[in-house]
Amino acid sequence: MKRHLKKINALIENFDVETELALQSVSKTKKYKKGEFLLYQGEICKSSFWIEEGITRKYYMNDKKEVTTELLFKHDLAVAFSSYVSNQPSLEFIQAITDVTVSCIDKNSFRDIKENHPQLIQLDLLMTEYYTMWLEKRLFEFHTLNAIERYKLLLLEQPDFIRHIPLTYIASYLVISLETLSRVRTKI
Amino acid sequence: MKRHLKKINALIENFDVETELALQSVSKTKKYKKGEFLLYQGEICKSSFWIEEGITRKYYMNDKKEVTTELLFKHDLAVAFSSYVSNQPSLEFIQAITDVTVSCIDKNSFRDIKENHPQLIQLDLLMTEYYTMWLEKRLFEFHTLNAIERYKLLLLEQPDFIRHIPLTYIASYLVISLETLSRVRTKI
DNA sequence: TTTGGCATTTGACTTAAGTCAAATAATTAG
DNA sequence: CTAATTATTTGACTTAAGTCAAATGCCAAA
Repeated sequence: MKRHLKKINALIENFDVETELALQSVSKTKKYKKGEFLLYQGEICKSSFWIEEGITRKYYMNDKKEVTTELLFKHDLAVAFSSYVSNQPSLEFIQAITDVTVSCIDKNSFRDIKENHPQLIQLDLLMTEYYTMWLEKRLFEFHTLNAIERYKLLLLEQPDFIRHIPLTYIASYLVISLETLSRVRTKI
Repeated sequence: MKRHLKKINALIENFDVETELALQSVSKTKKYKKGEFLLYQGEICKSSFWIEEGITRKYYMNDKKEVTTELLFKHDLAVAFSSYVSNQPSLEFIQAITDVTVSCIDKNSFRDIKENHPQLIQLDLLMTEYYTMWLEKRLFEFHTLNAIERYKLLLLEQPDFIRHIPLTYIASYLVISLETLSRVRTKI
């Protein structure tokens, strides 16, 4: 997966000037305060958000409880994928958990400029592939690791998460209760 | 997601003759007996399998237990996605659970013919998007539904699964023990 | 520096689902 | 058709993680 990320970065760095400009022409910088929403549940996701600064999360409500599906940092792309692709209302919220600056890329405009910029078609496919592999990995981990192991793996692979994100969100990302997370942390 | 499947079918039905021929030129029909493997864990997945007839499953081993990740029927595409995309050894087996006929599409050849057949680029993206949405849905269901609810949903959405697939595989697809599945079934 | 509001931890108890073992039922091969 | 396998069910017990409630710690604003 690291290899795949490198491919994506290489592609972006080698963008033609016109591709770069086209992309800028459909992006606009937006800022959100901590706690504000980039996308609400029920809304159709009509743009993707390239994080320039800060942290966001995707989550949905189950009963009264939140499940955090993704935590996104600088240079990650925040999208409610299924909603974006299928034009259906999103099950997920996208929320700023710190003050955030994003490049907001309009979906339809992006589709249009892809026509004349094959590198963007490439980018689209590579990013979708990356997200898909990440989903496969996440699903795999839920089915092979228990609470302690999932937390340990997170510590190992995403040490910045624990440094910058409140435990409530960490717990809901690992899909364990806050109390269990607290107990897990004493056992590491 | 149904809408997306229709898009895929529409695209395939409207393939240019040359695209159709190019695709055939990189495909070859293969047959597998019940129980045989289309792909072994540890192998790199270098082709995708379009199911023409029969049923296959993808699964991996966890401790001594199998987790079935996908059940594939006629006109589904069987691929070990992460392995296929990243050229890494597959964690998953792909196995025929009935006698099976597939169109085996060589990955590198497919990549090559995409160059001259934009419809195949389209197809590639659409199918990846579909699989990604399916993964999101599956992950969502594991985190919001308990064993009974997951089984009921399967009955509703995939009644053919229960008709054609041994309960061992159904259980391992729902990621519950065979005993729990048996108990769930008395409670429907 | 105090207070009110979060964030985190700890304790006691519950529960969904797993495990292990044994009993039936259903297929398949001879 | 009958034996032998294989698939499914049932029972008794265990366990990981959840729930609810209370205690403690930690800031941040007045």
